Amino acid sequence: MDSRKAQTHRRIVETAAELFGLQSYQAVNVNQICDRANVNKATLYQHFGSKEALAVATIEHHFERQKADFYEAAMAALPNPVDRLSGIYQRIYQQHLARSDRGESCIGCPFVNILSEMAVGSPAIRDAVQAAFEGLKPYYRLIARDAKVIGYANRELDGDAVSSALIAIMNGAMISAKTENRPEAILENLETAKLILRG
Amino acid sequence: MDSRKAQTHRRIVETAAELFGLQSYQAVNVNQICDRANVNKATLYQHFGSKEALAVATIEHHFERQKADFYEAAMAALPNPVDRLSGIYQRIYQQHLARSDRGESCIGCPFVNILSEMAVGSPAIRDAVQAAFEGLKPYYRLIARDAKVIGYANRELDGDAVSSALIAIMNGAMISAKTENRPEAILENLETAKLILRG
Amino acid sequence: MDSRKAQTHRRIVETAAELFGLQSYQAVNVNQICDRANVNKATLYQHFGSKEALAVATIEHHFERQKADFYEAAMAALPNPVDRLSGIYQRIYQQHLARSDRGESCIGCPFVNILSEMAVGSPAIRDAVQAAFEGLKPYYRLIARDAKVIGYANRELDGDAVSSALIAIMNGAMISAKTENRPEAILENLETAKLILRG
Amino acid sequence: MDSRKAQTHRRIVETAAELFGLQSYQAVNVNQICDRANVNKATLYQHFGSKEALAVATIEHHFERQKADFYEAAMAALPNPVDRLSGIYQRIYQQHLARSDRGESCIGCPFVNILSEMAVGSPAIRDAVQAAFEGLKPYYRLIARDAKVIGYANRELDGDAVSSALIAIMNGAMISAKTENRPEAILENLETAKLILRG
DNA sequence: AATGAATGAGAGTTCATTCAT
DNA sequence: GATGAATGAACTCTCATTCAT
Repeated sequence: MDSRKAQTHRRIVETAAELFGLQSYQAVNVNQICDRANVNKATLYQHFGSKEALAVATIEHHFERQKADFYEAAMAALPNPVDRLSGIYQRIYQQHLARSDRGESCIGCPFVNILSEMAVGSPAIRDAVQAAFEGLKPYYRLIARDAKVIGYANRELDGDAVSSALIAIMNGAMISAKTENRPEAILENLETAKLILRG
Repeated sequence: MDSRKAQTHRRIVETAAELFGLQSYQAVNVNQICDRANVNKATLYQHFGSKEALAVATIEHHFERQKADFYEAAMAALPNPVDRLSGIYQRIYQQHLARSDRGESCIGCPFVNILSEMAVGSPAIRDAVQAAFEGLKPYYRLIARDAKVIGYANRELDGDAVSSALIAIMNGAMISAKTENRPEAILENLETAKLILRG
Repeated sequence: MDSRKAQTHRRIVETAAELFGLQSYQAVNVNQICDRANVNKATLYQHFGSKEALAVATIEHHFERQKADFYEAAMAALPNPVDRLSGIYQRIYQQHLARSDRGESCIGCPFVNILSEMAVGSPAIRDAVQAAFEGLKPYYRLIARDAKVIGYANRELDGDAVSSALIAIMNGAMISAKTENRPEAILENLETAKLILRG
Repeated sequence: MDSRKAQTHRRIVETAAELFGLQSYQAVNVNQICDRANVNKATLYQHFGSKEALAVATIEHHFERQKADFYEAAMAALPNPVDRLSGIYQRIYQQHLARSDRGESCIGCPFVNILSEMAVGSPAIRDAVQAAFEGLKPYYRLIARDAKVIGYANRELDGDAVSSALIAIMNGAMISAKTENRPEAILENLETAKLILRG
């Protein structure tokens, strides 16, 4: 059961995550977050200390959400590794599609967005994004292992290399979708992901 | 022969391109650009009208530079399409390595950086990045065609799909390099690019 | 009892009203107002949102002051309508005279000043001035009614027409005073005001 | 016959006069004037030395135009002094009406506008306006003299006082028209002018 | 604990004016 | 002599952050 303090904390993080996604870290100001989250500015600063720290919290929040909504969900739905890979792409695509249907433009990957913007200026943010990607790799590593087991992969795969490559192509896919403002671009890169998996 | 005006113009664009790369669009202010380029702020605004317009000019500048230094250079150096693909990756890697040796951290792709930061807020910037990617695709399309000719590709390739996929993996590679602050990550994704080429 | 916020608010409005009067709306910058009022610029903008909004507030401030110091005071001092009209002119003249004695030049009517400068560019300012003039007309209307009652006016007067005419001649008087840098010009136009009242 | 230089001079003054009227002295910038008048900025500065000097020239220009188009025209049209007074008001009203029909808002009197805005900051501008008003008074003085001659005025009029009063009510009329964005307000104050004339 | 009010520093942009060719 | 290019100073407004209650 959430305490009132924890609720406020969550509300701030969720609001910030949403706003950073809709625009960008630097384009969103602390007032907007406070207004939308219905918290006083000083309260926000008591919870997070700085805007940068809040950004780190949003990265962790996105990580937890992506893990649950995309990765765990896809793993739980089907046993076949290729289906699982496909399931991850489908779920991310569906989320982008829903936003697109609401008239919003394609915002891409929250990790890539804040990394591109802030990595050089803020090591803390870079580290948080790196940790998030590391935290997603185990799913790809599992998929790679199973791809060999069922004979989809032609040869023994290097788990590190494959999971890194799959993270890369997923990020590339999100960039394409954002560039062209076209969620379908995500799905189109599933083919490359499968090539990687086949080895 | 460059007129004085053209020289000033170039100096502003090059300085802005460099600074936006070292930090980010929003983190760099117009004063910094003026100081470094040795131009008066009003002069900058007579040349570009707005910071956003200057950003668009830097995107076009990066495009011209990348085309010449990476793509045209790689195409001119060797005839084999796989070597050419490899040449592109090598050249981009070398540039990142040089910066790394100078103690700078890995800044990734200028197109991806500004796109991630500004695509939603500035359609003009998004369009400029999209145009840049489109302008690079012909090189990949040519490589794909030749890959079939020499028998590297297993089957007839869809030029559009392949070039899009190769742009995606290049962007993903740059993201990885930036995330891990490790230029080598670029080269590691050349393997995926080759998989795409093989089909 | 004024809260601290209300005090700050008042200090800003009074300072701005004074400075706008001494120079003009556009000639005074927000920094000058802040310096003189001893307020931070961000504080000013939290209170008023824009320089234009502050200008509107100064117009309302002048209205309240004029109502109290000139119109209510003149009405309270004497019952005879002609004396009251005269009292209004006298009070306004005295104020200008005091400034003149302090070596300041004749600044005219704050409503006319900002209207002349900003009416076309800022409907909000024009509306505020119009409202101020409307708010002063009831005094003239009352004077006109009583002028008939005591037999000063030759005939039944149209309250709207007379009050409008009295506003016009007062404004004309202020223009003359400012043009010639001579407060006496205000008093000289009292004669015309009386003609209007006589009908 | 106008030399090319004199033509340029005229074009600049007329353009500036128009733009200052449409907005205000400070709201119009030198670039706008140059663009609209099709002259180079340095050329403008060779002709006038400063924006303020140009403003003085526009005041003189307005004076010449008003004298010819309103005052001389009204005097030439009819011999009766009351008709002449009426003719002046009618002509000014018609000009405002024409602008109103073109969808422009009521800009008031150019002398009053720039005086209200700049009198305190620029003695040169104040002097130019004062001179303009002085230059118009002879017409009113003539009308006042004739009003006595034909028996319209009840008594011998003080030419100075009457002409000053007529200038004042004309200015007051223009202020009303601008405040209410209603050209008719000009005509409504003709009644007061007649009262002044009757004495 | 919570908040309304305040703040120093700095953002992008524009100005009237002058230089250099 | 005419003009395209440049400039220093100043503009309104906003930021992340902290104080005082």
